Amino acid sequence: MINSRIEQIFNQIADLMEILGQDSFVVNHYRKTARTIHRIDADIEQLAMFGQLKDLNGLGKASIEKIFEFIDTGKIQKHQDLIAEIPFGILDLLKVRGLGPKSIKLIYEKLNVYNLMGLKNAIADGTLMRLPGFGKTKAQNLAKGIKFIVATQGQLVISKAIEMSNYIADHLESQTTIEKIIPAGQIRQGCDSIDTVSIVTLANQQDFPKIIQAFITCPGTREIISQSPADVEITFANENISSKIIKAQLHLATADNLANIELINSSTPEHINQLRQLAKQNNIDLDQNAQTQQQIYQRLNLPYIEPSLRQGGNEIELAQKGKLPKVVQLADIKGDLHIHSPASDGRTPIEQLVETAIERNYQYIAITDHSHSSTIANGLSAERLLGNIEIVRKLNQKYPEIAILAGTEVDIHIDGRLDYPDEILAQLDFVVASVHMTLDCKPSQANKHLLKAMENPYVNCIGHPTTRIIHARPPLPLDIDRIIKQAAETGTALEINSNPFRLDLKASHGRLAVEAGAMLAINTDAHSKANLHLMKFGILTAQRAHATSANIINCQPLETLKKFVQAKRDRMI
DNA sequence: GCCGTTTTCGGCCCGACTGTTTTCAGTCG
Repeated sequence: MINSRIEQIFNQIADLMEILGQDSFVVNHYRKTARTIHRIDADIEQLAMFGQLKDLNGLGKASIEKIFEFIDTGKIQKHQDLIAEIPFGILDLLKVRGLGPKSIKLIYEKLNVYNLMGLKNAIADGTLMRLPGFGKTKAQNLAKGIKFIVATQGQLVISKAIEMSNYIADHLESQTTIEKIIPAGQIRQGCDSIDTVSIVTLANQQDFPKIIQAFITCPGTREIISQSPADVEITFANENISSKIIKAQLHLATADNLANIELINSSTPEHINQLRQLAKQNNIDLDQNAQTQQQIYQRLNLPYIEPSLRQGGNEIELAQKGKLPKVVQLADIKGDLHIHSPASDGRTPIEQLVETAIERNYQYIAITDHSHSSTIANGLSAERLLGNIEIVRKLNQKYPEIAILAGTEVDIHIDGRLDYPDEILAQLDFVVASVHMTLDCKPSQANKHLLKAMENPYVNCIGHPTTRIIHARPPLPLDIDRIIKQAAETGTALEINSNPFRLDLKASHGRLAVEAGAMLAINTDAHSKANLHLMKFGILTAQRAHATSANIINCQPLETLKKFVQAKRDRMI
């Protein structure tokens, strides 16, 4: 779906026009159009094909033309023209947290600051603070923002990395004869942040030069970092997937050495080093060709270790002791406990969400719309929530094959108070509680409100506990051990949010939770039926956390889930 | 740039909250 890219371009047109001081009503219009596109549940390309774009309120002739222009050419000329009109570094400034178009216009015009380096200097020499609206605190926050961006340069979230990988794979397939293309590396390991896209191909040796040629001439290739007869590394970018430049590797295998090449390129170097040491101790040649990866582990007297576990930690030691966890699989998931409907900011009608869940063989789902403090997400008042509970109860009669649970994603206020009174929460089947506001707070405060929320007998799960957005927003400064302890003691699940931009809890925190005996929930936080399929990313994170299905509340049958909810109420009321 | 007409151009602006600054930019989903 190209929806999100078009939405992004319209927003960027608005930002750039604002920086250039153009008509604010037109600027506003582009933002409004971006929001309209955001709310579309269908593939915008399909709508365009069937002439249905004009039916959307707010999309006029000029916007529709631009959408068609993008479908035809992959870009929008007005957007290109605006980018050409300003220094390129301005686009980086737009990514700095706490810095918007108005401020950028000001620092560009008054200080001639047009990139991250310029801003950094203006902060350091104090000139920034002489501008109206810029104090010491703001300067410090901006400095932090710059640091964060620099630290995450050249890194993609896994879904974007997969798009890059698929793009390159499609190109290779169209240009050459390849038997098999296998995404490897950090994607295969399920990392949440990826700096190198790694592809393994199976082909005949005589086709290698042609495949390498196709790889290094793939549209988007920037530079060749290294090249040998069977391995190439390049830098690569594709503006329509991400504005970032990343590394991409190609590893060519024949049928003889495929398993070995796959293994080496789907593990951390630390894991491979540990395997090499073990091989050396036992006088085994790790690089001797094998039929399968299983066979390589077998030679070392080890059970098969999945790529998601090959992190270079203690997985080999666990494997030797026969204590390798039987990590959770997608098929173990019995339901999704964090889903938004159009009652708040979801895009897919409840019935279609239910039908998609049935297609996924789920036994239950929870409809968890925002509470009223999330005004921008059209959060539900207590009255509207009660109405929605009724709707959900009735829907259960229509769909006897699945249990539709009435829930909420209730906001946690800065003092730990929840957005609904207990009498309302008591009527729900499942309650997710999440922080959405006051994200820049002190460590003591961040901990306190989560700890207090977990004390509430009706709160069953903490949604996206650290609130991080990968590469865009740092996590809350939590004492994660204390949070996990509280979760275990109160019978509250901690969410692994499957959205690839969140993956929150992250794997290392998830592993701490598993070790402490806290329950996890792998949810999608879906805002559309398509989002229900993000579950696979949460699964990868849970695998990296060494979680088994026993650690995951939504891998349990409905009766166990109900007992989990009831047990907390019995204990704490 | 779109809407809704006074059918040729005027009016439009997600909204509550925060933090920094002293009136408004940035943030949240």
